[in-house]
Amino acid sequence: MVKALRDPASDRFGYLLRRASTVMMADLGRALAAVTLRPVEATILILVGANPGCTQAEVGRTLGIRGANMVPLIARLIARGLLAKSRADGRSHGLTLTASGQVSCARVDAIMDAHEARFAGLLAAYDAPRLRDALTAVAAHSEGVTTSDT
Amino acid sequence: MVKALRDPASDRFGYLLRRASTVMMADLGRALAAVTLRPVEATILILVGANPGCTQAEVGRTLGIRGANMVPLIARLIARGLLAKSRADGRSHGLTLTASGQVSCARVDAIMDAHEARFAGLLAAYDAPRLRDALTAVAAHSEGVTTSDT
DNA sequence: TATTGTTATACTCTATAACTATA
DNA sequence: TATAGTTATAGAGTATAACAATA
Repeated sequence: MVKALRDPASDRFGYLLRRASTVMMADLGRALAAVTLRPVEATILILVGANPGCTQAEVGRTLGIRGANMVPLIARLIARGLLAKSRADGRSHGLTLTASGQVSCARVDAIMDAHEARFAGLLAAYDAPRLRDALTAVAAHSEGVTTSDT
Repeated sequence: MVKALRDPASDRFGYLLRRASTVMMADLGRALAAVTLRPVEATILILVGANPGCTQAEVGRTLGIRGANMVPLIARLIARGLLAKSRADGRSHGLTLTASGQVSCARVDAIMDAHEARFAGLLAAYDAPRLRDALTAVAAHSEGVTTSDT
């Protein structure tokens, strides 16, 4: 028999955000297993696809990933033949999707559409557009609240 | 000069959830540094405070933390004198807050209130109760979507 | 046979520090 | 001096496998 505890944290907005995020990321992770990509890798493909020639530093800034952590991420996508680097600047490289990368990118896009659709039903009852606005506001609040970063 | 990339992921609900969650968890983490506790540890204190005598397996199930990962978590809180174990079952132990743990728990509660208040302004414009309901629905959706767990 | 608690382990994610080359 | 890319490394968080004691 499983006893259910009283959970005061379930009233907390931050806690709910984290739990909801975990559930959706887990679902996306399972869906992306079909193309052997993790959520971060899939997001990078989408981003490079939408911004051909962008640098890996730009990708990192957009997704909130440090330069040091971008290195193995990009290296792996290049090793798998999905991404290509071309000298841009002497110190920076322009990133583009390979032909194979474009195929993967299209598949990722379809997988993400299906993923979002699985949750759309839940959100329809709660004014999805306003929900999106609220989350965007919270996500954008980082600068205002952050004290450690420079 | 910083170039801004077009970010198709910013339209995705799951992506927004993850970013918003990261922002709030970072803020909570900074706030909890005042009591030298991480968000997980603080949540465990709150949970044990609300459910005196509960077992560590029950805490783990409630918070979605595996038994193997609960061990060092609980051990650390006991080592710091915030939590106490008392034999309950022969194989399970009842968890309770120590006097010191109760003090920390009260401080954690105040810190979390202030943390939520910092974001309340953003959420007030978006019907906070409905937002809470929507996130609860998504978080509770885990069973319906999950295929790997048993 | 199932559950609690535990040990050991491994992988991912994220973070800092320090370095090279270039602007 | 600042930025791009890199290397090495360390700390969380989370996952599995396997085990002992108990129900």
